Amino acid sequence: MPEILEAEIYRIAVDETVGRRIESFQIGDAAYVRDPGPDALVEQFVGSAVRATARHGKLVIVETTAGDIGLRFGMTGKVRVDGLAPIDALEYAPSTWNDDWNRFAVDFDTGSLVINDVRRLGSVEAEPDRDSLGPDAWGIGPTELAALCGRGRGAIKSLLLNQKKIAGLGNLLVDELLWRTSVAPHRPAGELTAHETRRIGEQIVPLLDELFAAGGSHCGAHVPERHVDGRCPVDNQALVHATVGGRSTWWCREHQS
DNA sequence: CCGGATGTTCACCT
DNA sequence: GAGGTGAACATCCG
Repeated sequence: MPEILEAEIYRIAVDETVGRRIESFQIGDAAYVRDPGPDALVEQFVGSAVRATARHGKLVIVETTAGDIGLRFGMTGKVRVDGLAPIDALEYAPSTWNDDWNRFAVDFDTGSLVINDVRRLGSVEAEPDRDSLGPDAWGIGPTELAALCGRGRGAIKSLLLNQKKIAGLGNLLVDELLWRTSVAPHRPAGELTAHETRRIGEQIVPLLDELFAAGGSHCGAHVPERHVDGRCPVDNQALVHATVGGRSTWWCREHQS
């Protein structure tokens, strides 16, 4: 479940490689290098140097002297830089690191970067298009959110998860956000009151700041209750479970409406 | 042993 | 175009 917070933790780890030169790639899974393919990637980037790192939503970008390399981690992607993993345990992924799942690696003049991904839902892409993503969630406020909601008839949860609208929020963060702001996930985005929209918009950045400091997307208050017989930490009512926006969703019928 | 659950992205349908 | 559905992925659990 790397969501925006885990992507940022990964980016900080990858930032250690700034200034290094790319000597070779170890491509354990050719399909993982989605866009140009392995050969073109080698052609473009071997010999280049890392200039900086960036992040847009869940996309981590390695900016080199030969262009950008985009890293996406799907839900079970982990990273190691120089053999060290910034996050050992990932929700919904095995806690062990099995080298069979090393999909992609970069060998630098000193050190290495390895992506390990059991389910292969992540990918590597040259020159990823940041413009196809919405604005980064870590800068969204009430004004931006209100504009996005518009008269949309889709569920507010779907909108918040839509990376083309807002980049970075994943299933756990969205459930936590709606739980905190007392809005039921299936409510049509365009039918929220101005007050509700503002409440959600105002809470996105504080939520991200808080959970980043706490350690990640799984550190929300209601996340541990996402199971049968789970109870709302606020009023102790049984949480409701259903599919909303195609995703497993847990909410409190008592205080989210 | 099999079906379901798990989160993200993308292709495809209405 | 907006919105919804399901496939792909691999593993674990009941």
